[in-house]
Amino acid sequence: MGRIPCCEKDNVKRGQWTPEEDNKLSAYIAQHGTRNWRLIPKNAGLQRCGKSCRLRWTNYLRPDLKHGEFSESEEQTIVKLHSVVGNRWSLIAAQLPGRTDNDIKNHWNTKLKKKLSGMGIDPVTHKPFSHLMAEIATTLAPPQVAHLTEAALGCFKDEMLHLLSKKRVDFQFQQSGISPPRYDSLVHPNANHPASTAYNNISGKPDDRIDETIQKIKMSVSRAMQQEHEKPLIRPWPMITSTEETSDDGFMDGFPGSASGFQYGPSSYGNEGDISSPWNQSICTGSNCTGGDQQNGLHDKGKDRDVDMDREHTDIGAKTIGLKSSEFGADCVLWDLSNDLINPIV
DNA sequence: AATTAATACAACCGCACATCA
DNA sequence: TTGATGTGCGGTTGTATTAAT
Repeated sequence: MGRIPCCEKDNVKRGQWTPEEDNKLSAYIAQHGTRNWRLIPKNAGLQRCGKSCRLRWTNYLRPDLKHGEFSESEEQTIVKLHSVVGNRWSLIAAQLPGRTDNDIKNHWNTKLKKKLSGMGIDPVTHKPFSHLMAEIATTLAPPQVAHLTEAALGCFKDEMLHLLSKKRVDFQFQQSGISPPRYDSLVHPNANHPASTAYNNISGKPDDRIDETIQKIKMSVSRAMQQEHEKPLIRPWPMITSTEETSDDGFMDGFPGSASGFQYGPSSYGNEGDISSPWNQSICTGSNCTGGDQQNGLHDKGKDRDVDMDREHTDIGAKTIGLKSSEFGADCVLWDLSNDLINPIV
């Protein structure tokens, strides 16, 4: 059985709305309001599905909508709320007057997700990629870890390739003090062969370097796992920071986003200090969020800032994302990233 | 200048829930 | 209580525009 369709699909127009259609719909709604969307297209003289009319009105024609660029404060609001409620766009939209859920969803998918990834932060969990890797390494049994790590590294490799294609990055040259090659020569080592890219070149320097870095990551993860297994299983959920300067107020000053007004740090997100369950921190939605301020929909961003500042690891010339906790017994450097790699894509 | 790839935005789809007779 | 209908919502797809080659 199932419900009857909202309209005769064959007799309705689809696709982009014309200005004439917009005018008809706006004029009709101005006069009669928005009751009974099924009747509106018929009465307004539109060959459209009622649902399509409703969407056009709510997402575009409504007079109280903003249509311009998102401001930085709006972006911050979106990211903060997303870290709390996840993909519940209507909830987020409710906090941003003049913006629709569709607007916000599109903006998130096209801009903000990439912005966060470019900062080395997982847009789903709002945690540094390093943190997720540490969780994988310390939560599961080795066979599971191996598979998950492989999968995660595959994703991370894609991210690195993406970043490499956007920016000049050179791991080896950085260390040896030789200036890195230009981006275009990196991507197109042989100018006579435009199809030749970092992804398929045979001399393959960039590709090799990526693989080498991937290998380093694998080694570090397995080292972390090994150290973890030598000790009784305690779940430390160590705080991982970007090395540079977690400042007194808890923000990671080193995160480039803070300079651009796009602040992203432990204190601005979730309960970073709540170490009881990493998944409560990671996937913090309205339904499973355990944050103290869940009732009003937001966490207390100010508390739990006094994380162990000792859990830092500094490396020369590159930003080191690592962890140092008494439970691990040693510094576990998960990986080294050049500063470029965790900078936002400009 | 032509072609291709990437991006941004609008619109659609299907499911779930709310409302009402 | 139940079924029909309306609406809200999130995910996905389509398309126009822009950038890169």
